[in-house]
Amino acid sequence: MKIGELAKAAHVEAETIRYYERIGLLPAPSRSPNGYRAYAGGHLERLAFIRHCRALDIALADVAQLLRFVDDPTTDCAEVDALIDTQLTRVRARLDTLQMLERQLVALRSQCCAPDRAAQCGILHELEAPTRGDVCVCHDEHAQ
Amino acid sequence: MKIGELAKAAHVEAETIRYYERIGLLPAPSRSPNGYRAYAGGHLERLAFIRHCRALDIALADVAQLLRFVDDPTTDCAEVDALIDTQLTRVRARLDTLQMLERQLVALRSQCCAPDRAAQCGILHELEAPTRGDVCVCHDEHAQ
DNA sequence: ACACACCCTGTAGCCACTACAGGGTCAAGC
DNA sequence: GCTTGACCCTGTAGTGGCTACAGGGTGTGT
Repeated sequence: MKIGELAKAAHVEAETIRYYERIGLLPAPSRSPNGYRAYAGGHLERLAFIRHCRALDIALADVAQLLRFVDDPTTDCAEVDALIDTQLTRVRARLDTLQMLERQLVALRSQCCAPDRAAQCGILHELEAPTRGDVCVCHDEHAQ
Repeated sequence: MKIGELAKAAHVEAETIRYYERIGLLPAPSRSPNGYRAYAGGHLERLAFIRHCRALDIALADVAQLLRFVDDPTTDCAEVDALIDTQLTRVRARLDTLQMLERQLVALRSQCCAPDRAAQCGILHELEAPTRGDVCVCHDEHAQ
């Protein structure tokens, strides 16, 4: 399998595959006489695993950790569990932040009283608010 | 005002201020005889505006655009409105993705049947699933 | 013989910072 | 007067996870 074929099979860019090889996540394949990378089935498996983790937004360093568990199945699986838990915590924290953000943006958008001059624009006015020490749409709900 | 004082007033690192100056977001201040940056009130205002936008996760390029509107108040304010709308759309898209992600991670975590060997770990098994072409916890709800 | 798609390596760019290294300046305390 | 420590300066490199070249080579079809 050439790199382009592997790329298509795994729905990844060929350059991403070379990148994974460079950082040691994907083992270097053997080469055809012409110097082209020649991949075997194991590479597709491993690449699919990596992409699956990435779809879950798991960092490449953590993916590397998971791959070590896969490679050495005698390891304690509690670490895998902990890694997923950490990831879940991270995702939930980000969710909270984004939900706050959404509320703030909605509030901000409602400020535009539709004049056509930026000078009177409620949004810019609101964005400038903290500047003048005023109470502002965002900052009263901005916990963090 | 020295850079450290401005940094404290705006709750920013001094290095971030120098960075904003380097990329042209914050005008270069005058200098004291010893070469230290000497900031005036206007700088604090502008920096607060920037940080306020960043708290809303608005990209620096968009912040620069907003600052141009502030600097030239005769501009049409509809562009400001559009920028906030785009931002809101982006945030909502990210929210959707993250909510999907959370569900997937919760499903994944429930797979660990608590043996102590990675070889039997339900999580690793599940992460390997797409590899074997099996149906997997994630991919049936994984729209995109 | 040529076009075109693919492959190779190596390097630089993206974003928004952050973290040095290696120096200079200043005020307080001994 | 000398040291200590906090601050300031510039310039460069690193982060993550790719992406995008530049400048070459290879393979296939017409």
